[in-house]
Amino acid sequence: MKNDLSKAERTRQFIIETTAGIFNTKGYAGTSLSDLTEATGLTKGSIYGNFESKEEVALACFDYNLLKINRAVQQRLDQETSFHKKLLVYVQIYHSFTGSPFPEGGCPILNTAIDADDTNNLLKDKAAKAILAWKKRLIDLLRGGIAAGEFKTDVAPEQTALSMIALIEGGIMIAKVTNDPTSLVKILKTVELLITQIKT
Amino acid sequence: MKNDLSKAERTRQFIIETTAGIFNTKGYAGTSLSDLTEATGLTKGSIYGNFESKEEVALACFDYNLLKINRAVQQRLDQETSFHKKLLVYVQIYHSFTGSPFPEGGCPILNTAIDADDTNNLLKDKAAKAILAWKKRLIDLLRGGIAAGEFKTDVAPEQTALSMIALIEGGIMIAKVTNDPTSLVKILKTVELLITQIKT
DNA sequence: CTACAAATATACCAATTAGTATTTTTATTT
DNA sequence: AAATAAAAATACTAATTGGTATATTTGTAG
Repeated sequence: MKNDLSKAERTRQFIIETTAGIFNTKGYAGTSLSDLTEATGLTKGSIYGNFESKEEVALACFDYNLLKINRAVQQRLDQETSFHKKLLVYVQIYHSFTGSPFPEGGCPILNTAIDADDTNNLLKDKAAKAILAWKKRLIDLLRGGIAAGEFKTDVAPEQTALSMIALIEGGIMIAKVTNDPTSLVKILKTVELLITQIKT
Repeated sequence: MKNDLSKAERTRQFIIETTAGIFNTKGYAGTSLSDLTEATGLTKGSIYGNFESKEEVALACFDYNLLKINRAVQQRLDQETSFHKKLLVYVQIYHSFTGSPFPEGGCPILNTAIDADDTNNLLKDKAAKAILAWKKRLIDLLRGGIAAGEFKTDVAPEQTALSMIALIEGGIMIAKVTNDPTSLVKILKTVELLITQIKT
């Protein structure tokens, strides 16, 4: 049963995996240590043996949630060759925000951004960096597409990238709070429109 | 010093006005009774004499926050005559989400939607109703504009309305978490584009 | 101005919070 | 298998949580 990871590293990972959805659902303030002990079956002693504080668990959980999504996106991006189709990957991935690769509670970037923006600076920073990295990836695809002659030269990459993110995240918020997934589908149609409009 | 409102009604209003920003900033779980007593200078006895529970205060605060925004929007809408310009009012109002008519913490619909969607059903319902009412107002304007010949007949009112809301709320989220108001400005340009594109 | 009611404050409650020091159990190495 | 190191459980803080019963103050009507 030898594993590469030490017992502590495995427990640490186990805690992250089993509580990532709780933080994403209930928020940082709304998640208590007893939520963590209940979900993991571990005691406070064990959790504090592997993490310095509740905050450190929350930060690790965000990283974990984000990584899962980014990996799924990257994998889908690698399958597409044209810049146009690569952009459409985002429409497809976010078509459903429940289930893999999303944790319980929906998009962790959105949840953390709202949950932490006036409360926890470390979490806020992580959410901000995730948004900026996403924006950068989109801008690179847009610039690539322009350079490749796929997209018009008068495209405003930053505005387009930001608008895509806003539509997707706003759409998730609307669909979730109104309990109506078709709202998101309609909003993603607008993202598609945006992408189609810039084609040469 | 006779006032139309009874002492209790005035105190109730005072509590709502002075704590509406706190709930909007820290969220429902993140706001404690001591936050309320500190901010108001009142004691728990006084607060619980005017409200049944912390939840009731939070619900009243949401109503208060929403009403202020809706009143400001309505006032601006009444000043415009064309459907096109009425739609643009939303772009103008949300150009800055800090300061009047917005409470501390930004847009209460967005904050409550994310904060409460897995935690507090009454708050979630209020946020959902706010979104749906907003959507309806936009759809009515779009349909009105189509009927008046201002907008093309092939416009999809629901998709357009939902996309406008998603862009605005997503834009607020991005601008706030990345601490960059220009992001919202760029995203609102896309809202303008959407509105311009449907003109006849 | 007095009496009464309404509003607010005080003093408390049990439960829960994040966190820690210590002991016990479990892995790992020799 | 024994010794040791690492991990986890136990038992405990002190502070804070939302909420309440009771006392006191304040407003108001006669």
